[in-house]
Amino acid sequence: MLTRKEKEVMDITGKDKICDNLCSLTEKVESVREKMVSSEKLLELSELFKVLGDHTRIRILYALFQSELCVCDLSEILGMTQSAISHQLRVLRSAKVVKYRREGKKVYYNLDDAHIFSLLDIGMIHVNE
Amino acid sequence: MLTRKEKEVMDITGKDKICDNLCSLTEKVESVREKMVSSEKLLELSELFKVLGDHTRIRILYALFQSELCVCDLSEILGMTQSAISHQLRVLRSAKVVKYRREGKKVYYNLDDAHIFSLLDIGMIHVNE
DNA sequence: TTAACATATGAACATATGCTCACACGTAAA
DNA sequence: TTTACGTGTGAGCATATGTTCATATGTTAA
Repeated sequence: MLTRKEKEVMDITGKDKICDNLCSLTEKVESVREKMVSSEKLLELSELFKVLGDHTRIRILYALFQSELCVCDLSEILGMTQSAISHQLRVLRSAKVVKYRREGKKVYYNLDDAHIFSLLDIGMIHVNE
Repeated sequence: MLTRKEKEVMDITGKDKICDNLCSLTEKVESVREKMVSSEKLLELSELFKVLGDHTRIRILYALFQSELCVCDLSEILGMTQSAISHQLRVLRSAKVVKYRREGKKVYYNLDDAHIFSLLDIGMIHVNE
């Protein structure tokens, strides 16, 4: 895409391309464009990673990786207020990253499925290199 | 962790715990706390996911999944300015998610390693359910 | 060297995000 | 029903983030 200034320059010079390789390699660019997953799907994917991309939420998930826990436990383990934890659990719930069950006054949380485990594992491997 | 108000209440009432289960299940909480990965490692992990957690960057990565591309190609494929793409590529470079090579005036980008492919794959599976 | 091209980057701006505070909601025991 | 407990949530604030604009840097050809 062109900036406003670039467009003005192109209007003046009469050029119709951004950079030289677009002439010879339009096929390559077109090929990639065709094989691109829909922007909506990629938006969903980025939303998933965005949910995982927070220190507090990752710590919550790693704690839940060890054991089912209630909000109060998580508050104690992470050393954060119940409110802060609860707000983040809401984000994790909305993204279907955790599931929960009520037992009396308490609400116990778990990781939602095996994919979450895999993502955490592979991510950790990458980080540890 | 306790809010300021909760602490005041506890000072007045003489309580020393947040919620009842902390008495009987301190072992559980302690066990999870011990097995928690270091907060620094989890911070690194969250930084990685944060980098993946943006629509523009995910689209860049999916384009690079198809083929090695220069900044100009990416600009054309995503329909965004060269500047915006370049700024995001810097983020991806810093996080070691992409690598690059210069060829004349152009700089070609690639995904850094197989882990990135795996993360994108598994994430996509989760999203598609 | 000069000109043109491809890319990188700093500043500024608007928007998004995470935590705190205060309080509402839901449950169970008195 | 009233009370206490555990959890959920809206508003407000400070900080973080993504894009644009203008310009700098690096490379090649004339």
